[in-house]
Amino acid sequence: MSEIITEMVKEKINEFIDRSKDLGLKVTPQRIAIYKELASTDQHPSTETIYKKIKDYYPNISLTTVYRTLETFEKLGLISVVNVLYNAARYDANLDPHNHIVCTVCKKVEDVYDASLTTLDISDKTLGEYQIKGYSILLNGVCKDCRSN
Amino acid sequence: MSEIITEMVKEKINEFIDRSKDLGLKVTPQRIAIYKELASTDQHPSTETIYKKIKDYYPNISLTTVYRTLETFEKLGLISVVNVLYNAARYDANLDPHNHIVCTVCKKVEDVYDASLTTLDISDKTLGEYQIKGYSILLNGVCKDCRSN
DNA sequence: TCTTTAATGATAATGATTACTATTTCCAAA
DNA sequence: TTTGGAAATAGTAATCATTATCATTAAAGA
Repeated sequence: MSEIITEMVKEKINEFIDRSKDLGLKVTPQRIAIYKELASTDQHPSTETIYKKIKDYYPNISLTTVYRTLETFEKLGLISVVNVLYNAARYDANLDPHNHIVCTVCKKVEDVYDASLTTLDISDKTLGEYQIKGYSILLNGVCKDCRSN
Repeated sequence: MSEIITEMVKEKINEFIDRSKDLGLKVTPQRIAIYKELASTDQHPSTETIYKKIKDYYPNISLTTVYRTLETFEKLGLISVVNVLYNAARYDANLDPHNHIVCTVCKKVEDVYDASLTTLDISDKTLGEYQIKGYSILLNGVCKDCRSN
């Protein structure tokens, strides 16, 4: 189950350490482990998944720490969240072609009608081995209300 | 708090009833209420939000019913989920410009590198009153593994 | 080494969702 | 119309993801 730490990952970890120092973040073994696990995979893991991997060689790390740390990293731009709207399912009865814009602060979602964004053609190469059903574009920014507060 | 039910919404509800019958779904007052609430808003509400609205005039509706019903509607294509990956936060240490493809069955997420999708330019009109930070495209389909099972 | 401040671990609390089951209701067929 | 049975609902318990709290520990600069 142990992974090969490639040169590329080592390099990313070093960059991470440098950036942490610049940002005034303390460099702890937990943080290094968490970053390392995330930098070593392209699986876009959940918090739980990262926690379980680290547990193998760092058995007394706390799940809370992993949650807290990933959130910290994300806020500082050291990593990113794949799914900004992970909190609760959000539904839409509007089946017309359209996209969405989400406010990263209040999580409000608004419709975006822009024909140039609903008619992209996706190359077969891009799809790989997937049988495509569609795509959705999620713009993100800060809404007027959240900027004025 | 009561909403004006526009002609358009009435029409959508009628279509919904017809499609339900076609699909062999029983048409219950709960289902009509749930569909109506969703068709009456562009706020992309959560299950809880829909539940609370209906409670005002249908006090003994069950939250469970709202959860179950939205899921049913979604599976049959009567409505859609804005955020397919609503289950748990998923992280990425890869900050290079790229997009993602998600398998709608197993929720696996893979990277998509396609320059034509990372260099879209979004018109100011599209952004409305948002201060844009970026966008992400989520392709969706069924992966090879899930197709063969 | 010392100090102080941020980070961690353990646990409890909360929030979202799903599982379970007895009861009810839709609706097709008599 | 009534009725039988499958499907849907309500209510509750259980589970899963996440956040809050707080006492203890450890990083890193003086």
